[in-house]
Order: sequence, then C-alpha cells, then structure tokens
Amino acid sequence: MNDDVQLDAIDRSILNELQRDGRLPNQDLAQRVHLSPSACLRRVKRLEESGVIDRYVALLNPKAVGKQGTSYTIINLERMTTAALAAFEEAVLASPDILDCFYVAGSNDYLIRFAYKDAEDLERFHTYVLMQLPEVARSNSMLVLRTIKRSTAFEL
Amino acid sequence: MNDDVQLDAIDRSILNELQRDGRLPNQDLAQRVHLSPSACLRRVKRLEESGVIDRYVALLNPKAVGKQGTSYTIINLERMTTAALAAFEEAVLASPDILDCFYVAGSNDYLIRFAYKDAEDLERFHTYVLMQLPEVARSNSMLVLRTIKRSTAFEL
DNA sequence: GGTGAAAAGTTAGCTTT
DNA sequence: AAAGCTAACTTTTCACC
Repeated sequence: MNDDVQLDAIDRSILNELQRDGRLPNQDLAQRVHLSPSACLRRVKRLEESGVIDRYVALLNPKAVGKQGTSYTIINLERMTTAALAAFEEAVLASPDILDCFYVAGSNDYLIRFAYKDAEDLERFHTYVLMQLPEVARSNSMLVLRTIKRSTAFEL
Repeated sequence: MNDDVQLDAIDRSILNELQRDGRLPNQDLAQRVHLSPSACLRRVKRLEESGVIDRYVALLNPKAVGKQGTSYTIINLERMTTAALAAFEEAVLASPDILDCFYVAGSNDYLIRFAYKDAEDLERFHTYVLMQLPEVARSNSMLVLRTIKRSTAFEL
C-alpha cells in the first residue's frame, strides 16, 4: 500500500470510470481511455496491486433491503481514559447496524452513522447508545430527512 | 425500483457476497451460495433489474489519490426560505470536494462530508462555506482523527 | 503500448425437478 | 416456478512483438 503512486491523466480517467462503474468491462474501459485492452488491463492491475483501488463493492438500494433511513449521532464520552475508549469502540464494532464510526476533533468525540429499519429500530438504537454503550455522557442525533448529494467517488 | 422485492436466504447470501466483493465472478459466487452458475446469474440479474442492487463501484484509497483526510461540518442557514435552500444546495452540488450533503432534523440543518488534500485545502473549504455559500449562519466542523469503522454494506 | 490466441467467465436455450 | 445442463459467445489474460 504505497501512498505515493504517480498517476497520469490516463490513470485518472480509468479511476473516474471505475468509481462510477466498478464492473465496466475492460474492453469498454480501454476504449473510453483510448488504450488497447491489454495496456488498459495492465494499468488497472497496477492500480489494484499498489492499493490505489482498494476494492470493488455492490451498493444496494437501502429501501429495497428494508432500511427506511439513516441517522448521524454525535456522542460525548464521560471519561476519556484508554479503557473507556477501548470498551466503547468494541461495543460499536459489535453492533452491525452502526455503519460508520469516527473519532473526531472538536468539542465532540464520536460521530456514528446508523441505518434503521423503522421508528422502533431507531428508538432501540438510541436506548442502546445511551444505556448500553459504556461511558456515554451526551448524544445528539441528526436524522437524515433529505439527501442533497451522496458520493463514494473522489474528484481526480 | 420496486421497494418491496421479497428476498429469500439465498438472495441475502448473494447480496452479502457482492457487498463485500462487487467483482466476484459469477461462478465463484454460485459456488458460495450453493447454486449452479446459471441459476445464480438469474438471481443476480433479477436483483439488479429490480433495483435492489443499485450499482457497482470501485472504492479508492483516499491517501493514494492525495486526500489527507475527511471532515464533517454542520451548517445552520440564516433564513430557511425556499430560495435560500435552493441557492445553498446548488452551491453544494457545484463543489466537487463536497462528497455528501444531507438535510437533517434537529436544531441543525445541513451535514456535509468533505475530503481535503492538505491543511490549506481544508482552510479554503472553511472560507468557502462561511463566505461563499449563501445564508450560512453558523458552522461547526469535525475533523476525522481516526476511523473506528467504515462500511458501505448493510447487514442482511 | 499493441497483437493475437488460449483460458476463463458469461449467457441463453432446453431439460428436469 | 425455479434449478441444472450444455454449448455458443464474450471477456480476460498473457506471451510475444
């Protein structure tokens, strides 16, 4: 995982295409970036092996798999001891509906993204956060009401 | 985009595998879910066509494409008029480094995810948010210091 | 970086359960 | 109605230019 791979204009074109469509056939990709299939594949393999391309995933429609919505919650811990952080993070990793968790700078401490099936599920999460997670002092939940923009792709 | 497709245990296995590896060859996938390749492919196509699978993407290593980090910013708008919201959202859509933007419930209004190249880039973003975006009253930035968990996959 | 042929994977028609 | 078999077709891969 070298973080300093040099990318030229063609590499960036390849990455832009694959960020949009991870299953674009190599032959189509080659055509779009004006290379022969073999030259194109060599570049893609190099991008995969150097870790520029981390992985390929299928993105699901949340509603179609029974997820009504998403919420973001900011959580303050009571005590910031090493043991308290470790216990909190272990609990977060064990909860499958917590999609993301970041330790953030600022007055607040953790930011969690959570996908819920219904109102009951959301309430269960709140109870869990406030009661079951160790050392939680305050939490501030933000329900996503509307998505203006959502992207997995970086601008290159 | 039917939101009420019935998924059986095999469909859920398929989705779990493809959420982890969007480029898993159909033959390998078939083996993992104990189906013949043709039966497996029929199910994958059905999941794609019914919109359960939204799309396939390549995920890049942020560092490898020159992104040092991510920040989340909560933004309050001065006036919540239709025109103010539209102007703000238009500006957000026009900024390529704003990855996500959600309108959220609670005392705050918008939550933005931003990927930055370096400290300068981050400062440029803050100046942009506070000075250039229309009607911004207050903003509260949270720099991601550490990622405990990050997932694009739903628990099925 | 390109060419072309072998290997691998995809897909569709038909049969079976 | 859904799964398996088979064979044609497409795509990937790789030695060589």
